[in-house]
Amino acid sequence: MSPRRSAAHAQQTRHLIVTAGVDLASVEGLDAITLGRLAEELTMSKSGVIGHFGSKLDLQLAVLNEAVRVYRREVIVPAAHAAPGLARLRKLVEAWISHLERGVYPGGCFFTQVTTEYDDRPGPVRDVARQRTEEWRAYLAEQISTAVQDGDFSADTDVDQVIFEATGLMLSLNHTMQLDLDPKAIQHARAGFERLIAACMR
Amino acid sequence: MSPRRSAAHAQQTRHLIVTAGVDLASVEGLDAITLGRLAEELTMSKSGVIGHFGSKLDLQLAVLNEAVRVYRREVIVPAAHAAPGLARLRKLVEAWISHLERGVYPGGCFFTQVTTEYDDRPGPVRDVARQRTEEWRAYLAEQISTAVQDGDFSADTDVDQVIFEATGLMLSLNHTMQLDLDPKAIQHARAGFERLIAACMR
DNA sequence: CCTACCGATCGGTAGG
DNA sequence: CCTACCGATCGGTAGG
Repeated sequence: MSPRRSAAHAQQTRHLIVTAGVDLASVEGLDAITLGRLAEELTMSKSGVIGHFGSKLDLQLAVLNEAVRVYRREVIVPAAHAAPGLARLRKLVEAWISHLERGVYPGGCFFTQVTTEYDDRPGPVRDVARQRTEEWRAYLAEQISTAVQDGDFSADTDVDQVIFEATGLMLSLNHTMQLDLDPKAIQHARAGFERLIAACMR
Repeated sequence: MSPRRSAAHAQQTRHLIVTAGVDLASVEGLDAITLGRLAEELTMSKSGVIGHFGSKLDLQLAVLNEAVRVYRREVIVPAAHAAPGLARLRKLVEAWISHLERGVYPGGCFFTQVTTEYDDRPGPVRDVARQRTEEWRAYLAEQISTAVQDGDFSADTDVDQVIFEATGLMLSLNHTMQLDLDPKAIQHARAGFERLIAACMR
């Protein structure tokens, strides 16, 4: 039980808490995270949970940051080997659809859940969620702009329009899957992206 | 203070509670509705609030039903005078965009908020929200099918694909407005619908 | 990491 | 519609 091992163990415990928080928040929202529920799930005390963070807000922010880390690993990284521009855009779309299909977050798209929950609640959670969303949009914009520069997309492509519609296809897929509204949702999403990309190419 | 007047007054109070609940739920979700908050806002006692409903669940369902009534008044009715088919579809889209612009619900699209909140929580709230969503989709499907029968839309129009993409445009508009991501969101939504409808016409 | 505890708030009830 | 109350749970702290 050297100090080094204790510190490592503490960090491991912290990671267990944060990971459980991501799963819980993706299903019921960041507000549904309570010290008591996490403590019970991890068979530890409430003070053992909160001790790693200081306050519930800091716990919520740690959960949000962990969700971002998962998103990078599951959506950004798998597409990173593709060349910037149209190729990477296609890979990002596929990785995004795949992360929903694979149930990376048990409650569907984590950021839809949290941004919908906090879009009208000013504070650090809203600020961070909004900032991460902007970064994702900027990353998509980069790929689209590069596709225009490469001549893959038409020179008069409206980048913001493409982002708006692509976001809609992602939101609709999550919404339709979460509510079990249409078993063909995945096909509709793919068809929508194909049409959107095809429209940019001519 | 005849019984008749008392009953009318009670109904009026009940309506005040439910209306306050719709506003609160559109912003913070149906779960954020608490007897204490509504009681304080309406300067009455908690028991005075719950007395009209019996349980919090019944209050939540009453709030959800009132939100549906508002939706009918603000989106369905304004488009009902248009002929079924393409004309009514256009009016529904305009009325939907308009209800967001006018801030009919202070927290944006009420049903996005509640379906996102409850899509993973089995129970009456999820069931009712899902059922109302299905009804809305069926109503859209009617207009699209009629447009096909009228010859306004191509015979090979995929009705479910159109609903999927139209839902995406609505979700994206709400999302983008709620997070102040792009001041041109309304234009993007209109352009998206124009493109979607144009694609069905040829 | 724990136990033991704090004040606040939750949904709901009793009795009027 | 009210006051007065119930047990449960909330976030958080003290002290170890």
